[in-house]
Formats: sequence, structure tokens, C-alpha cells
Amino acid sequence: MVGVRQFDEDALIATALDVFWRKGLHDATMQDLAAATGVQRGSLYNAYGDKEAIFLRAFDQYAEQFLHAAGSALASGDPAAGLRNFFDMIIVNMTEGAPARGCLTTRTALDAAISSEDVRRRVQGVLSRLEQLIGKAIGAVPARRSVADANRLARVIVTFTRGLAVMERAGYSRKQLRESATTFIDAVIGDV
Amino acid sequence: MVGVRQFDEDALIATALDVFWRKGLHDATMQDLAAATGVQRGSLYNAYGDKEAIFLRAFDQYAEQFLHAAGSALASGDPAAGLRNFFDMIIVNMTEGAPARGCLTTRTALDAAISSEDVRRRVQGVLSRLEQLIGKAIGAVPARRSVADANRLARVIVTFTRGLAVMERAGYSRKQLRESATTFIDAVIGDV
DNA sequence: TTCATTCTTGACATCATCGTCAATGTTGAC
DNA sequence: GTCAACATTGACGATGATGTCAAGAATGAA
Repeated sequence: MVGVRQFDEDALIATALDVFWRKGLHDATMQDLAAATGVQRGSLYNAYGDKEAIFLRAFDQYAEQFLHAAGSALASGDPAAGLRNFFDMIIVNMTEGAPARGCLTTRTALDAAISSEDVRRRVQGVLSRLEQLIGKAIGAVPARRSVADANRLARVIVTFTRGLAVMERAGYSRKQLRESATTFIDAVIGDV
Repeated sequence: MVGVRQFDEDALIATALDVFWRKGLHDATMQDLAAATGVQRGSLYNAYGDKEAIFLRAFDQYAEQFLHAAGSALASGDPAAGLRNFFDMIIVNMTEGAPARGCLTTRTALDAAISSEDVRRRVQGVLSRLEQLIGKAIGAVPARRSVADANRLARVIVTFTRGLAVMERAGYSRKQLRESATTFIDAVIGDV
């Protein structure tokens, strides 16, 4: 290989992820990415083609990390404790940073109408994988519920997490989100 | 009055609402508004100042209509039936149109980071008024729950509605949203 | 009828972003 | 050491959005 790339690709994608997380796919510009990474616009176009290609890589990295963390949290302790840990994790995830960055998946989902099929697929992929993780975790209580019930409830839980992400954007504090999550868990926990 | 305005303001705002609902505050341009209303850009600037001023008027119209519909749905029948009607109403609201327009409030909330304080206040206003409506509706069951409990649960319900709006954007069908809403209601209905 | 007031219109300057490209390095292969 | 292959750079033209403005048109008041 000659004419070797001058930058660290992993570091660049990580930096790009931070930019996208703070500004969103739509609002982040190639100039933003160039400024944050220290790599010129022309080089980015040469290396990746366009903004969306960079986003897809960054989003994939984010999704893996997020789903791994979700799986770990859900697997800690009994299903009820797992759920509590899981909600703690995602609330921290969306309220971290100053100002808080919110939830990347949710923000991206809301841009659905102006995003490509590729982007939409990634969002759906994260949500459906999350749903499966949750379904497994709450379905682990044997003989207390049908698989169909567990799956339906898992989707309700995923939906509620998306709601938390919106509430965060609307200005609700970490404490308020935690209180709602606790109330939610208590309300459905009879079924867990 | 001389040099009289050539267009019907109410009709213009209604048309603008449709544009904002389909494209979002951020994506809709003055050109979009001009094309949809048949009023030149220059006239719009002259009459309203800027895009956000038009949005605020349109959003206010939307909010009143939405909250009125929510209140009516919630007040129909006992609290449980009211909740079911309410969820039916908001799911229809966000899945109407081709393509579906989604939930304007949620979409606007996600633009929080790039919106003005005025816009953020409107979003918070809708959510908190909705929370109050729900709190009243489910708190109407006397002596079965403290007011604090009803308020917490009301916020959980509002949060869940926001989650439904995100799921709609992610591609879930009206039928799927209805199923989740039903499962959610059944899970919390022991408390209603 | 006249006129002052206001709205309307189309053009203008500005700005930010996009995607491309030719020129210019730089590096590993031979 | 030479050179082909690739990356980098800065500039370019195109596009679309913004906000402003001067000139023209329309209308109610006097």
C-alpha cells in the first residue's frame, strides 16, 4: 500500500460520532467533521464518499457499544434488577455531556423522513435488537408468561425508553427521568 | 385600513401548519411556505418577520386543537376507557397522512438544541398541559391513589406517548402502535 | 378624485454547504 | 533511487436559503 492514509480511522470515527451525537446527522456538516477531526473536507470525501457513509460507520460503532451495555445491564441480577440497571444506564447515556447529547438513535429516528433507507435500517436494527435483549431478560422467568406476552412487553419497554429520550430533549432532568422510569417499572413489574 | 393584506391569515397559518407538520420546523423553508400558501416570500417576511414567528402561530393552533381532542378523549367514559380513547386518538393523529406526518410536538422537541427559547417553551407547555389533563382523568378515581401517585403516573403516560411517536418515525405501523398501547394500558391499568 | 398608507413583487447581496478537481506532496514497491 | 499509486490540499462553481429593499400596485379616507 502506497500513499498511506494520514489519520487514524478509528479515532476519526470516534470523533465523528461525538460530532453526530451533539449535532445530529442532519445538522452536522462536513466542515464540522473536518474541524473536529483535523482532517480536511477533501480528504474526508476522498476516504468515505460522503457524510452519510461516515455517519453509518459512527452509528455502527455506537450501536454495538450501546447494545452491549444494555445487555450487560439487563443481565445483572434478577429481571427486575436488570430492568432497573438498564434504565439507569440509558438515562445516564442520554443525559451525559454538557450540554447533554440526548439519545442518538432517537434523534436519528426523528430524521427518518429525510434520511436514506440505510439509515432507517440501522435505527430499526437497534430497536429490534434492543427489543430482543429485553424480551430475553424478562422472559427468563419461566412458566410465568407466554413468549408472546414477553415480546409484547419488551416492545412496550423499548417504546418507553424512546419516550424518555424525547422527555430529555424537552428539558426534563436526569432526576425526573429516573423518577418516571421507576414509576414505570413499578407499574409493570407485577408482570416481570 | 389601506393597502390591505391580500391573503386570509387563518388559512395561511393552517397551510403553514401542514408544511411544518410534514417537514418540521427546521427543514421547512420560507420557499416551501411561499409555494404552499401562494404568498411570496417577501410578503411573508413583511407580515410575520421570520419563519419562527409563523411556526409559533401554527404550533399554537395545533396545540389548542390537540389538547382539546386529548381532553375530550380522556373524558369519555371511565378513566380506563378514556385512556384507551386517548391513545387511539394520538395514534391516529401521528399516523394520518400519506406519508404519515408523525407527531409535530415530538419532532419539534428533538430539534430542541437548535431551537429558540420560545419554541422550547411551547413544547414544554404542551407536554405539561397534557400531563395535567391525564392526571385529572386518572385521578378521578377517588380515594384509590394519592394525588402524587396520579401525577407520577400521568407523566409516565405522557412519556409513553412520546415513545409511540418515535416508534412511528422508526417505521412501526398503526396496528403495531395500537398493540403496544393496549399492552401498556393493560400493564398499568391495575393502578387506574 | 386624490393621496397617503400599506402590501406586493422581484431582484439583490450574503452566506453556508456541497461535491469536484488539478496540483502537490508522500510513501512503499521494485 | 526511481516511480507509480495514493492521499492531501486549497480553490472552484453550483446550489439553495436567508433577509432586505426599492419600485410598483391597490385601496380606503378625505
